Amino acid sequence: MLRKVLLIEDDPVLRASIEQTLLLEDLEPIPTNGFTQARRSIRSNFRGVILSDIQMPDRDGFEVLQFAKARDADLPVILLTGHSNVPTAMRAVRDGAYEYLEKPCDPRRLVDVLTRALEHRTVVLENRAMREELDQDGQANETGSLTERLEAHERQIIEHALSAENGKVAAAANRLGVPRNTLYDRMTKLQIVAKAFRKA
Amino acid sequence: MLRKVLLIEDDPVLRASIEQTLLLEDLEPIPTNGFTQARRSIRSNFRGVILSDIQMPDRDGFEVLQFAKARDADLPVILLTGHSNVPTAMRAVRDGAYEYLEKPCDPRRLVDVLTRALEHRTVVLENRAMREELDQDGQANETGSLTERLEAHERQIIEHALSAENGKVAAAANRLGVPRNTLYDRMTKLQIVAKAFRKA
DNA sequence: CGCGTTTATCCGAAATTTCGGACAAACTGC
DNA sequence: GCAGTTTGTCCGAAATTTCGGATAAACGCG
Repeated sequence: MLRKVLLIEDDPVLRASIEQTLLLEDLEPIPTNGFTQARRSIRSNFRGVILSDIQMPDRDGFEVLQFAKARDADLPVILLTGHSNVPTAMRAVRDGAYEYLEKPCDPRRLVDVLTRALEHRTVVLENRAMREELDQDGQANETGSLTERLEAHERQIIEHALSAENGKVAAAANRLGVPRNTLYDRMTKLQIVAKAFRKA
Repeated sequence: MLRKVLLIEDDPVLRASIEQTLLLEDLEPIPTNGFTQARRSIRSNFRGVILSDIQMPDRDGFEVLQFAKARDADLPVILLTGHSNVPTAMRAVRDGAYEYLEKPCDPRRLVDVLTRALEHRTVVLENRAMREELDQDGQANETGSLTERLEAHERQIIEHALSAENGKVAAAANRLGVPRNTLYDRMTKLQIVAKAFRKA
């Protein structure tokens, strides 16, 4: 489960307060004072969620939201506002905010929302990783001649064994249940170099 | 994206009202009048989320919540209550409710919450499906000797080609870019019978 | 039925792969 | 630094695979 919360809040006092709340709940806040400071962390593979104030000196929370959604539509952004305001809340929802909270808000409520957002972010990222893995296998599985496909698969297996054994050919051969010389023969044919699989 | 919402509400008027709200938002409500009626739909592979009233004659919303969480911890349950009540809300959160809403609630708010819950449910189920698929490949991919694994893969490829060509060996051989006789040789060695891949 | 096509097998020669043995070079650890 | 291990390469014989050709049986269809 992910734990990072990119916290964007210009008021140092409130920022420290929220940070404390999150730390107590075993989350990992990344405190920033505004859009500029937070910007570099907002990426499509950010392993966490965003918690941003709306009213801020440089850029407001909606710009954060817009920026984040452009980088990754599935990156949850939770917005905080000082005074409740119905049209503002509506705009937040319309723009894709994950949740909209009024300050001061119940810490339990805040943590609850953040937890759900983190959970969601976790499965979305897992999802992407798995999809990529599946796509790889799937694609490689349909094209080319029989021998080409088998060679590709053989290469995969051998390379996997090699990296699992830190590039030791004899150990990999043992793991794969073939004589060492045979593995060398196959590696020569497939143009695999053992050195490329050493960690150190 | 999933759209089903298992609606549990004993008051017929309110039930119909919520149903209308959901229909207007292109969701698929499944209206029920209580735990008993809803029970059979609550399964670990339910392709939707649950929206339940708390106060009800037979079993209350917390029993629904408990039952649902037992069947599937990742099945979102949204609870509705008539009169706001802090300890009740706390209990809902503690028991793993996805969200806690007070009646009467803003339809937009309701739809917003349901949409997020459905989104979450969607990725969780996708996740499971992919995990299963990966596990299958993964398991078969890690065990046995090199030659065994290659033979297994070769068998997969040949069988796939055969069924794609309705068990015609010559056509399959052509598709796989190998001479017909070679494919027969391989099939003999792998003990594959072409007849088994004819549709008719 | 009769004819063309496809399947399933067998043969055998050429090509490839397997794998034990051998050996110098590189690496390891004490 | 040096003894023991491991690597990377070469050899060569045995085993296996490839693949064209041939053929009988089975199939498909007008």
